[in-house]
Amino acid sequence: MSKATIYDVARVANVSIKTVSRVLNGEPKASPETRARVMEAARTLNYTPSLSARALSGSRSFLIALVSPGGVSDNAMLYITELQLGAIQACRAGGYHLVTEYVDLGASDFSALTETLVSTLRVDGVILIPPLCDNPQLLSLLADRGINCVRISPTLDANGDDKWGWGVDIDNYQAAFQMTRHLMDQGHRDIGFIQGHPLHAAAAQREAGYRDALFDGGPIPERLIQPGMFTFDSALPAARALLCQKQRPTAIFAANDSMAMAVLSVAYKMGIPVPSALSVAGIDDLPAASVVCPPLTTVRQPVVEMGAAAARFIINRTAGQVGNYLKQVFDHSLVVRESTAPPA
Amino acid sequence: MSKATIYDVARVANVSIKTVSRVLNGEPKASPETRARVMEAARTLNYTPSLSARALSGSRSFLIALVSPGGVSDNAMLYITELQLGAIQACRAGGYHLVTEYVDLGASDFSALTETLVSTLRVDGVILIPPLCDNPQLLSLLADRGINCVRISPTLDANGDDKWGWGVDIDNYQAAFQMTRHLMDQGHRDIGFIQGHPLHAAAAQREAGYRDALFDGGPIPERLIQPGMFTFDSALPAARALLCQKQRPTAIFAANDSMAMAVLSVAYKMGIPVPSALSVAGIDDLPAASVVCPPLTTVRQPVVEMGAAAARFIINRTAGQVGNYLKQVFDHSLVVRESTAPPA
DNA sequence: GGTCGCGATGACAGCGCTGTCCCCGATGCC
DNA sequence: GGCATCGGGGACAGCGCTGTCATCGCGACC
Repeated sequence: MSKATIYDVARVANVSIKTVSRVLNGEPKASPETRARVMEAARTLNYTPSLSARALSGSRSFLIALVSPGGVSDNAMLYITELQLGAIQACRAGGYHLVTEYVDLGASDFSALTETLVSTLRVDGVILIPPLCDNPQLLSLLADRGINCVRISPTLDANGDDKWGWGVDIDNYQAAFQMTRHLMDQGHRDIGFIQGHPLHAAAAQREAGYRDALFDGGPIPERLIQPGMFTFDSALPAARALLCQKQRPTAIFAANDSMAMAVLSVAYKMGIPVPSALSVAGIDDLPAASVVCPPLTTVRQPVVEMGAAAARFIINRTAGQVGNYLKQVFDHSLVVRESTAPPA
Repeated sequence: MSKATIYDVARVANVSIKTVSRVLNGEPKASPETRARVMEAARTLNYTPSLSARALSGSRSFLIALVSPGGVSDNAMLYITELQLGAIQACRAGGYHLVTEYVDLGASDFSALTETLVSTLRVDGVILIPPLCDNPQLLSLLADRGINCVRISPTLDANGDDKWGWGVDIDNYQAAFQMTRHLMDQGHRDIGFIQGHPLHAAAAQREAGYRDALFDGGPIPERLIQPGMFTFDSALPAARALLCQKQRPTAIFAANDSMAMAVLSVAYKMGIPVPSALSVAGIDDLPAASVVCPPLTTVRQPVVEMGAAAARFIINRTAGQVGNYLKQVFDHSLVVRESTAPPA
């Protein structure tokens, strides 16, 4: 049992190795009895097919690559872990395996990465995490080699198409809209907003949701809107700008949790109590969101499920299902914690 | 250039494929000129060897598995991301690749995992993250199959040996000792302690460091020491117990950051200002540690470097270097932030 | 001068699977 | 009855490498 091969299974089941292969791959041509015999033999022998052999002779490698951006030391990127968890689960269910690679955004050695993915690993697909999933250079290299790409929270082109692959996301517009309305329902009218990274599609969508909820298309007091980059540090000045105004907003909605935490931090330093004098909200539901003081009201994304869907897409696609190129939108949910309350 | 094989390289360099193989693997027998010719050919062809083929015919798979515990939704486990980053870097440098797997601790399907690792993937080594790295069942399954294991922050046996593989860690005793002394240097004498998970070796070592620093082996007021499990939630009651005492400690040192954040949270709810009325310290320097209010004084572990060392160990070992079985201890550093200050 | 030793290289046989092609017997249909 | 069809299953050739062993010069050594 140290290392059973397909030959062993074939011998025990008294069939040819090709038949074993067929049964194990769920190919049609095999009678139920033969199938049962083979399965039984495989089970008693504790047989597990060799990935390398399968990859070498077949057209699938049973490998999916998860490519994360390197050099991103921000807290926010930690949702990679959850994404990965979901992807691993889906891989396991499909007999696949997840290999993680990463690229330094600075040293854009994309062609080496691509070569590795295509020639060395021969992966069946790639899951791209922002901001990698919006890098046209990488995307086109991958597309040239005919690799299935799944983009997490991707930027789509003008008409909403995703010509680079398939994507998973939440409805960022709705998420922001609902959060803003939540704040308004509590009685807030003076709601500040901290923007996300200008190149990230989600940032614009979230801002649009905020604007539409609060102003319903009407004119906007721009003093309420401050720039940010999705990182904690980038939101510090924005929070200060908002909180030092003579007419201070009663609530601040940051385009993500990292920045909302920055608001919390600035308010703390300025001696502004949250939520009694200031409500704070974010989006993402980072692990840290429930742990800061006070716990952050935010929007949860089903990140694990999104990771799983990404992997499943690749698996199904490689197995023959030729899904169309589009995007799957997942449900989000408002998580109301203690950082928001009606204004005094 | 869509997919150059070793045959192409051999043809261009005008040598046999075996020679190409030798050069690319850095084997000794090849003249400098031949070597140069082959390298040149490989470069112009953009050749990358096929992992599957190498694994199938050779004895190495160039794959390292990182096995994380599933079902661990705690914040603290996020340092997996950093560990992984380091491991990936080391893998890349050595031509290896990292595949991530995970196990549910509940459904201990360790034999299936092992079978996958050994037969399907044929990995050259496995990196185990706590608490997996202390699971004797998994450890012995892996050992039976002769797999190289590297354990992160492992529990060693009585005489300090690691019979299950190699390990990387920091000096937990010293880390806790130094942190306690830091608090004492600030004038604290009444320092509470929240223990870590009783089955985790690091927990005991940290407690010992604390005890020795504070009491120097003398008798200990047990009211100062409260149980915890390394998780945020587990530390909530401990923090309350500590802070509700009539003679409240002026500082609380939690055995890790997640629990220190719980202390912060309880203090916040009780209206105890940190650090003016209470100093709080932890260990780990989680990404969130610098972002909570106030930023947490803690001990940083070189996690990325530890992950890299783990991967390197496996790579070197597979390449023939037969290092002994022991543990590599990394330097930690005190990170003093705003959660600690002299008592009022 | 013969031959041993050694560095440099090639021939060749797989590794454990999958893809392709082929065979065999049982039906179905005219 | 003759022939196309179809389900079930085997033979065989690789996939792209590495291990093993053989080969070939060419100085060294007796």
